Amino acid sequence: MNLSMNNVGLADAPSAEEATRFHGVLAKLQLDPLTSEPFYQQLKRQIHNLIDSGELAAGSNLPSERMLAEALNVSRTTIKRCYNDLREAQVLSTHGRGGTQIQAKPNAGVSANRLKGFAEDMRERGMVPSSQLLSQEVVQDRMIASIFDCPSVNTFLRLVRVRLGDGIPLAREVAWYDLTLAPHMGLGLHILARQMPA
Amino acid sequence: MNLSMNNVGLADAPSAEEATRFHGVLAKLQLDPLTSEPFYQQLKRQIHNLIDSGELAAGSNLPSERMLAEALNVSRTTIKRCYNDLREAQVLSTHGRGGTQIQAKPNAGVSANRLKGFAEDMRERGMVPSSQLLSQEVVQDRMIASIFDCPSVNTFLRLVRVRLGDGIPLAREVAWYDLTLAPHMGLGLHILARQMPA
DNA sequence: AAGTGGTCTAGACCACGCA
DNA sequence: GCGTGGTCTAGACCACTTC
Repeated sequence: MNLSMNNVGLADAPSAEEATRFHGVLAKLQLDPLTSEPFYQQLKRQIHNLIDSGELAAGSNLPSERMLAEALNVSRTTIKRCYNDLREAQVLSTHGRGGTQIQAKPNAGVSANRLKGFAEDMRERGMVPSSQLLSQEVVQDRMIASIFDCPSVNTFLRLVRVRLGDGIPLAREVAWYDLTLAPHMGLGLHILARQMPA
Repeated sequence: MNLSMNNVGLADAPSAEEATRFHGVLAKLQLDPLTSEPFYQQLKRQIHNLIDSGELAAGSNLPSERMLAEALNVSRTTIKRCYNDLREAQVLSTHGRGGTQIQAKPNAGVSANRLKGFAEDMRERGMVPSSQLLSQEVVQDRMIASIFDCPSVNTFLRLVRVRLGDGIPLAREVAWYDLTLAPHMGLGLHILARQMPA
C-alpha cells in the first residue's frame, strides 16, 4: 500500500506550538455530548456568537480544520461541516494555506446583512425563518415606476409579508417587483392588474 | 463485533425490484469522472435540470440515498451531499421512511417562493443577487406596532432597499424590524430613535 | 419492523496558495 | 514544499416515519 503521504504520526507537535495562538478561541469552544443539538450546530452557534460579540475579530484566523478537530476530539468532517456552513453564509473565508479567516465584521449591522436574505440571516443565527404572506396584488404605480426608472405603464407585483424567526414576528416587509423585468415572479398568480390609488 | 444491522450483503435484491421503479431516473443520471466538476455538483445540476424540464414531476420520489449511491457506484456521502444541498434549497423534501421527494414545481410562482429570501430565489435561478440600501432609520410607529401586536413604545428599524438580480433592479422593499425582539439588527447603527410622522 | 435520512468517524488523495 | 481546504470513501449508530 502506497501510503506515501500525510505526516500523521508526527505526534502532537503542531498542537504544542499552535495551541497558544488559538488558546483564546479553543477555550471558548465546547461541545456538549448530552444535548440533542448536533456538534456542528453547536459549533456554528458558538463561533457566530463569538464573532457577534467581537471576541473573534474580523480578519483573524480560526484554527485549521484538522487542528480544531483534534483539539475538540471530533473528526475533521464535523469541523468541516460547521466551517462549510459558515463559509457558505460568507461568515468565513478560505485563503489557501492561510487557512480559514473571519470575514464578517464583529457587529456588522443591517447594512452588511442586507446583502443576505432574511431567511439566510436567520438560519445563521440558528433560528428557523418563516414567512407569512399578508397580501399580493398586481398594480400599476407611477411613483414606484419612477423609482425603478422605467415606463410608468409597467406593472408591479406588490407583496406584504411578515417575516418570522422561530415563529416570532420580527419584520414586516412591503416589496414591489417589476413584472416586466422579473416575469417569473408573477407565475401562478391570477390577479388582474388594477390602478393603484395615489 | 456486533454488526447487527443493515442487510448489506443481501446481494442485489433491492436493486432488482426497485431499479424498475427508478429506471427512468437512473438512466438519466450519469457521472463523468474525467471532468473537474465534483460528483455531487454534477448530480445537483442534472437533477435540477430534470425537474425544470418536467421529467421529474413534483411529488414524485427520488431513489433513496443508499440505493442511488449503489446504482452510481459512489458512496452514500456523495449522494447525501447532493440531496442535502437540494433540500436546503427546498427543491427536495424528506419524508421519514417515505424517502426523498421532489418539492418544487417546475416554475413555481411567487406564492411559494416567498418562503425563501430574495437572494436565495435569485441564486436558484442562476442570477447574482445584490442589494442597495436606500435608507435606514430607527423609528417609533404606532401603526407598525399594532401590526406586530406589541407595545407602541417599541422601536423599529425601518429599511428601504432595492433588490437587484444581475445588477438589474427587480424589487423595492420597505421593511420594519422589531428591535425589541431582534436587537442584533440594530447593531452598528448610531441613529437615534425619532418619532414617525403619522 | 423495516427503511429512511441525520450524524459522525477515520481515513485517503488532490489542487492550490502561502511561506 | 508544506499545510490548507475540497472531495470522496466505507463504514457505523440513531431517531423517526411510514409501511
